[in-house]
Order: sequence, then structure tokens, then C-alpha cells
Amino acid sequence: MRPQRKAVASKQAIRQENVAKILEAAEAVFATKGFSGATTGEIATRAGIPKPNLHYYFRTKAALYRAVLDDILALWLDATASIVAEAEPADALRRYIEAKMAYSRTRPFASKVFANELLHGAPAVKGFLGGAMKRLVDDKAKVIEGWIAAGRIAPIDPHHLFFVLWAATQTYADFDCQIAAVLGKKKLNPVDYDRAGETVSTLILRGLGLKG
Amino acid sequence: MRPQRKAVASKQAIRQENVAKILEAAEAVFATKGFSGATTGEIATRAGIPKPNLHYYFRTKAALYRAVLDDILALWLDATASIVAEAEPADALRRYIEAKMAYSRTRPFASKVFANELLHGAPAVKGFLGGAMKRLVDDKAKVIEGWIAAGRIAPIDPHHLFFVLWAATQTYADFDCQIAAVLGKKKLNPVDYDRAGETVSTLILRGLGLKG
DNA sequence: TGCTATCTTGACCAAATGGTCAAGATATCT
DNA sequence: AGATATCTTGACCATTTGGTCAAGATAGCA
Repeated sequence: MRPQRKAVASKQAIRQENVAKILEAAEAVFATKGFSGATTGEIATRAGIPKPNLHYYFRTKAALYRAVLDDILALWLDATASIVAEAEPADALRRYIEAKMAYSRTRPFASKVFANELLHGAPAVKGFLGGAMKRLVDDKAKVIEGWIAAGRIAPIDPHHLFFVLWAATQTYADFDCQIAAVLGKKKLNPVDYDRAGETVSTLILRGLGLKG
Repeated sequence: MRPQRKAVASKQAIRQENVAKILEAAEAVFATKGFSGATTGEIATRAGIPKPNLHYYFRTKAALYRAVLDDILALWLDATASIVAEAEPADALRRYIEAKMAYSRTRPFASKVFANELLHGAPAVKGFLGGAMKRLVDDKAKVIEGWIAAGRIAPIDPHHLFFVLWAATQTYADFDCQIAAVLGKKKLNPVDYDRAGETVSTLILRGLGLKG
């Protein structure tokens, strides 16, 4: 029962650390190469372990992919926290946009893996999309409808409002190279993300009659 | 010189037809499987020809991919036609959004191939992004700036306005399965696209102080 | 201190896939 | 009609890659 004090890792710690290393490497490789383009060999190398060791923790590439995706889906459900009926619409929406934009800046690989999955027809997450995600969005859409009915924001289709918000924020993670190229930069920096978030907030808030 | 009247195809016609069949099949397969996931065998089957015949017209998978991409890039440059200084901003933007949304509805495979290319770092089109596309966007951004300076629309960062417009319209092609799932449908129908276009137009036009 | 369960890894394999080849078919030009 | 360039296709090959195996190493436990 007593854990050892030396630099000797416990079995549990070994497992935890290796799984974490593999998931992190896998997210990066799946993001940049896609599912088919990614090889378990490259993921293993990036994780700093031999390939058979990777297959010891994740039997198949598909299983590893599912594990990566599960992590990402969990993130997704959190972001909408600020959208509640009691909130001030302008604050709530600004905060939501900030949160999504921060996610694009800090977890670009996660966003890309998810985007890639959707792009190819969501074979692995269709259930999630039509289940937990649909319920959450339907729920939040009701909040928006409440705001509209109370005259607190201008009329809009709540579902499509969310689609536009997702698109406008995630584009800065998924298609960062396009945005950087068009802006004449090598890479996007934090200031670019701030400017992007401000632009999106301004457009959306004015678009809902909440500013100016 | 005289072309034949019978059902005998001329060499030129054969080439044209086969190239077209291959490009169409390739666009669909690249869109749904990505570059690595696509196989020349599947593309050939979908085009209705044997695999070696495909390789007769396109030496390598990469060459075929480039050809597909070139077709798509040509489409891209056209869409901004309505954004000109003399136009009424509301009309021009509404028309641009309509055009992009129509493109998402009628050419979803093209949009997806492009999205996939960007997602993976744009290895094949980086030159285009920083070249022709950047010049076009810089140009159109000047038009937007002119409208702002003249007080015809509310202030906004013109480049980021374009990024949001692209994202908001292309999301309906690239991530259609997510949108359909969240809306509780099997597939998006024309009415959904109309509603989407209207929502985006409304948000953007109000966001630029052009409505209500 | 042994015994067991977990972890590690070099060597290996079967299947998939991009691409080739060479022989035959078809249109075109003289 | 004959010669030639273009097109077609079954058979084939080298490489890549997901995954296995079996033997050895290491931590946990009685």
C-alpha cells in the first residue's frame, strides 16, 4: 500500500503518465495529419516510446482516436456555461465568445481533430452530436428565445446564431494558416486573437441590437 | 480534321470526358476521406474506370489532388465580385453572403476539400493563400474601409469581417453533419440553407449598422 | 525473498496501396 | 491501307503500416 519514495514510479503512475503522453502526442498528430494520415509509429515517436508500447495501452489506432475525441467532447460541453436566462445577454454572449476564442488559441489541436472528424461525416461522434450536444444546444436556444421574447435582444434564429458563433470562433483554430497567410504573417499571435475576439463580439452584439 | 458523326469518341473528347469524370470522383473522395484516406482505387471505381487508366491521366495521387484543388481555388476568387466601392454596402454584402451560401449548398465537396487542406496546414496552397488570395482580400478590405470612412457602415476590422463571413457561410458545407444532427435532421434541405443565409445576413448587416 | 501482474521492446507479419508494365485496342494522319 | 500516337487494362511489385509475439524487465505483494 505504501508508495515508494525513490525515483521509482508506481505502476499506476507509470500508466497515468504514459497514457497522458500518448494522448497528447496523438492529439497533435491526428490534428495535423488526420485519422488516416496519422501513423501509430509517429504518435509513439512523438510520445517518446516504442510503437508496441503504445499498442499495449491502446489496442488499436481507432481506440486511441476515440480516446482523444472523448477528451475533446468533454471540453465542448463546458463552454456554454455563461448562457443562462438570468444573465445579462451582452455579458453572457461576450463571455461565451471569449471562452470559445480562448479555446481556439490554447487548444488548436483539439479543435482541429474535432473539425476533421466533422468534415468526414462524424463517423465516431454522430451519437454525441444528436444526443448530448443537441440537448445542450436546444436548452441554450430556449434561453436565447427567452431573451428575444422579453425584448432584451433583437429577433434571430437561436440555433443558427450558435452555428455562426461556433464557426466564427473555431475558424481561428481550424484555419489559422489561412488567416495568418492573408494577414501576411507566419503565425497568429495573441494580439491577433484579441482583435479577432473583439471583432466577433462587436459584430454579434451589434447584430443583436446590444451595442451602439 | 473533320470530327466523326457516329458514337465514336474522338481522342480529345475521350480525354476531356475521362479527366472530368476523374476530377469529379476525386473531389468527392478527397472530401469525404481526406488526402491520405482517399485511395486511387476508390477514385477510379467511382469514376468508372480501372486504376491504371486513372494513373494514365494523372501520374500520381498528389498530381490529381493538385488538379482538384486548382479547380476549387478558381471558384474562390470569383465569389467576391459584388464587393466594389460603388455598390450599396447592404446590397453588396447580402449578395456576397448569398453567393457563398449557394456555394456551400451546391459545391459542398469542393468546400470540404479546401477545408481539409487548410486544416492540415495548407501544404499545397500556401502560395495561393499568401499570394492571389491575400491580394484580393487586401483589395476588398480597402473597399470596406472606404465605406467605413464615408460613414456608410459601422467601424469594423475589414479582414476579420471577411474571416467571419467565410466561416459563417462555409460552416454549412464543411460541418453540415453537425448542423443537421443538432437540428435533429438526417440532412440539411434547401430551406435550412435559406434560413441560414437569412440569419447570417441579418446578423452581419445589423452588426454593421445597416438594418433596423 | 520469492511469486505474480504489469510494463517494455526488438523482431516480425499480413494486408493495403501507390504506382508500373507490357500487350492489346482504338482513333488519327498520310 | 498502313503507320503512329493515344488510350485501356489485367497482372504485378515495393513500400508502408497496423498490429502481434515472446522474451525480458520492473513494481507489488505474501
